[in-house]
Amino acid sequence: MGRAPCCEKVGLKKGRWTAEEDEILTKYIQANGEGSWRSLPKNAGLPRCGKSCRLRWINYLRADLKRGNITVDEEEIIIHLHATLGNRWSLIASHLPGRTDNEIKNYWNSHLSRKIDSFRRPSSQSLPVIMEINKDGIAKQKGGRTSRWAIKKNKSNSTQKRAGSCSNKPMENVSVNGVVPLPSTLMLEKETLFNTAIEDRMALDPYEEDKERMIPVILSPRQDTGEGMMGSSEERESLVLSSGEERTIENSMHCASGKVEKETDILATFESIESSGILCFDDIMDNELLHPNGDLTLLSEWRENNITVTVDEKENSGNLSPNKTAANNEEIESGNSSGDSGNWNSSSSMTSFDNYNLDNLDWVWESVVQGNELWDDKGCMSSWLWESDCNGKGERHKSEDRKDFKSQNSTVDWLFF
DNA sequence: AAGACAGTCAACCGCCTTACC
DNA sequence: AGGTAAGGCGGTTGACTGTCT
Repeated sequence: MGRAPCCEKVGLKKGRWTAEEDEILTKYIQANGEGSWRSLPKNAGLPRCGKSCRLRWINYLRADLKRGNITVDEEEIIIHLHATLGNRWSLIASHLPGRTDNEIKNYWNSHLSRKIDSFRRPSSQSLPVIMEINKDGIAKQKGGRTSRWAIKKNKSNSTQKRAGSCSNKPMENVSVNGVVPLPSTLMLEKETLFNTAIEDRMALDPYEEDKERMIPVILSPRQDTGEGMMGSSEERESLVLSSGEERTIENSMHCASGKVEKETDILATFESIESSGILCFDDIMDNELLHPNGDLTLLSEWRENNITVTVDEKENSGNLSPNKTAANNEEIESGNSSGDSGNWNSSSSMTSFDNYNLDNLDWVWESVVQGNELWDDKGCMSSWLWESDCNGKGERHKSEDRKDFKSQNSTVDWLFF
């Protein structure tokens, strides 16, 4: 038993709006104002559903709509807001005056998600790419059409500059076709992002010593048991590392499911685990932080307490692991790393929550990337975001491998936030 | 030249929330 | 408090159309 339809569907016109309909709707709203969408079609003499009228007005006819292409600045904002808010398009749109949620949603799905996915996936993990290499060694796009904004751009006299944005054309070295779209839902997105991140991390690390430091990380207990974080002795089961070393979970992973899982699935490097605690992926995505003493801290509280996420470039291997800030280094060194309300930080090389005012989303983007320019001087997303196995000239330099690895992981870290 | 392919985006659909009675 | 209407939101669809073979 579903909801009653918003209006009588019989005899109503569907599909594209004509100029005449637009004019009728515009004139009616100008005369009578917005609202009463259900009665509007009847009053205005439009054979349309009220919802359709509302949508047409909001997304297309409103006078305060910003015409023209999404600018580079707007694109940055969208990327960042989406990283924080997910697919809450209306919320994102509210930070972009003149832009509609539909517009942003479409832009994301057709432009940005591909970008994000492209640099999220290492070249070695790319899905089949429907790109062909011509005789000159240049990748050719198999099909597709020029975007409408590109057409509009040519047609219009808009003075709005899209300074060098490459959002509408395939990026160099990036697969355009054959890229899996982002999942629709947040949960799926989380899952895919995480799985991909793990795959990336495993695939990217070229160093055996790093592999040897890998140990399992176990999923949050809240998923299956709903119980609190582990802490009781019976929950502290031991596990055997790849290296043969045995560790108790309490010494390694604090987001355990209460049971030791197979030494598979989720990996983190040992360095991060030897620090005072670990951020569970699930916890991060649920806006909670897991303290080593087993306490969960809501991200909101965490912000309120002015807790800082700082950069640990030295130790950074791209892990989502909390280290202490400099203020708490002494405690770490002295082994007193639990039971306090000290600061947490991510060992991401680029995540600095100092620079995020999550309440009003006042981003300081430059600080987010910290030395890694996200946009190059042409307005294109910089290659470090997606290039992992070559220097951009088709060569691979051993000395740059680790840097590439870090960059990839940094990107993954950024995506998590 | 025609058909296939693939990207874009306007519009629709259904669910959820809020307001009102 | 409960029911209904209206608005809002996010996911999905499909028409349109450029490019390629």
